[in-house]
Amino acid sequence: MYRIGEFSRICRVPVSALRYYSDLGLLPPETIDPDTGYRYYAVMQLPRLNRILALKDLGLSLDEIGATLSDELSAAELRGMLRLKQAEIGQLVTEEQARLSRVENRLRLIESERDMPDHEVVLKGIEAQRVLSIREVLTDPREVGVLIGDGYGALLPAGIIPVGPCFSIYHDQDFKPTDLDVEIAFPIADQVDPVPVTPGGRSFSQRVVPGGKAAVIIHEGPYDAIEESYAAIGGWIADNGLRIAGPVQEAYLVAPDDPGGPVTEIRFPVE
Amino acid sequence: MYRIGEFSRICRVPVSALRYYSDLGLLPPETIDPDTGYRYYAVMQLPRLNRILALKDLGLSLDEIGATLSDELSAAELRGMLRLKQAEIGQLVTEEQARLSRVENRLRLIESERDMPDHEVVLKGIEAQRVLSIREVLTDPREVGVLIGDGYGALLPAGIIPVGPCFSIYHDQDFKPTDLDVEIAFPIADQVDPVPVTPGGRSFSQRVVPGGKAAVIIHEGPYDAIEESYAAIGGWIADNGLRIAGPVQEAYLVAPDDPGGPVTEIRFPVE
DNA sequence: GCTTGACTCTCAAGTAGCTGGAGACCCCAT
DNA sequence: ATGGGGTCTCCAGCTACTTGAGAGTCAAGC
Repeated sequence: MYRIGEFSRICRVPVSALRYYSDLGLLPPETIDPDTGYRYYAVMQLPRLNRILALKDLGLSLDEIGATLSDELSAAELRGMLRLKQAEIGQLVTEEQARLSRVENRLRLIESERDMPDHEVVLKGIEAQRVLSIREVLTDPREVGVLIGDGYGALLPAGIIPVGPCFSIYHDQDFKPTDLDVEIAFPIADQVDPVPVTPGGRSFSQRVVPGGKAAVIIHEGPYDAIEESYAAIGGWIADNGLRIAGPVQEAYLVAPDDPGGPVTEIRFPVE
Repeated sequence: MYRIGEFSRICRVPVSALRYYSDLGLLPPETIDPDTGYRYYAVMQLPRLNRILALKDLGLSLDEIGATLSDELSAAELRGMLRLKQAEIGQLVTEEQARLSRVENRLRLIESERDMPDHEVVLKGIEAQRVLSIREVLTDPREVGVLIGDGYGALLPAGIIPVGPCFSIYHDQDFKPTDLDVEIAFPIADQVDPVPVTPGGRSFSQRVVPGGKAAVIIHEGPYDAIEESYAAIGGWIADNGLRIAGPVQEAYLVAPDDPGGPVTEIRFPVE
């Protein structure tokens, strides 16, 4: 019978951890002196402790280990949990590898430019959004503003209030300065029936823009400088080994007639 | 100016997190209504928020991010921190990959044996230990017991009390049933001078057994069944892609004359 | 029997980055 | 005035422990 300190030296587990396991009932000491409260451990508790450590190493929580050890958990359930852990760890590994390459890219950036970039690219999860949208092929990108105005001109009088800033979706596979296939989308909360028609005579279609992961960047200022932000986000996506998984979106967070100038969020769905 | 809920929808960061950042001073709202306490955010705070998210993604803590954003941290310091993170994440990745393969091995084990192994192999960190030891080539492994008795017979009368269970180190490269080069080591707290001589006429040498990582298993019961434990630990080491990095140790946790039989810990230094 | 030093006990708080809930207050539309 | 949804503050909880305070225990030496 060993006191906790000796036992700790034998099993190389900190005293505090042994006390913690004892309190949780995971590894109760062989005896506890009822007068002094001293915990006494026997060498034969090492196999149980090692089982705890091994299961912990496999990624089980102490709760799960407790259930396993007290046979509340069948071998089949354990197997299922391990499968789950396997998937989790696999995902963790790929995520951490991606993070590692982001750190490496950032280090390269710092060393080459010795400065932080103006605006950051970040990866975000985007939920699917129900929208009312107008899709049209435009000869000039500046017509987007007209479309937006036309859209709001139909929705607001009809009592339909978008639940977020409107955004455009550029359906062309590659960038074109003319004849762009663009969709202007207004997020709405619930299905609308019937769909309105704009003052300009355009009709809305109603659909759900799918969610997923997207690389986003905030572009501040006039649209004629937007290519810089596109270059930044495009470089970031390439550097981080991601693949563009859908048409770009531009969300118009602040309108161009605002005194501070427009603010736009560029979103590239990626995977 | 947006209230916290709208801003949360725009930046896709939970309200609770925004409030947390606000409390930490990382991203104070543009204004706070002094009467109601309502937080009001401006779109132009998105770049700062995105910088926070980007740095967080690189593995910096919120404290470090705060220092970076308020320019208490130079670019050089930031670079140093990122280098550190790079190393940390790299190590994390290799560790998680190792853990993943341990989970996979365990799954294979469960599927083949449909049962838990009797005793677990675990990986532990071992500190270096100062020992007094006797090294000898034995014709029969059973002489180990004699050596141990001889060792204690010298130490205890000399007032030297080992600070842990004694253990043997098998210096032979490969297993031999005879002519084993074995060292019996008694852990001690402080340097001893002069080194004693055993009743059997053997002399101790004093040295430090190096620490490091080791795969360990508890073997319970008589020594003639110890090959099973060796097989288990050997298989585990091979399965987990580790390499044996030093001579095996056997720690005698409970002596063979104990009514419950002996308990031995087998330790393979690995890397 | 006393002292000393090492050890042990319990209980509470701290860690990181939030999340969730309770109870109160606010805003806006009817 | 009312109702429903949003917001506020504060507090607890999450994981697996670690650290520390303050008090009690053990064994050896005098």
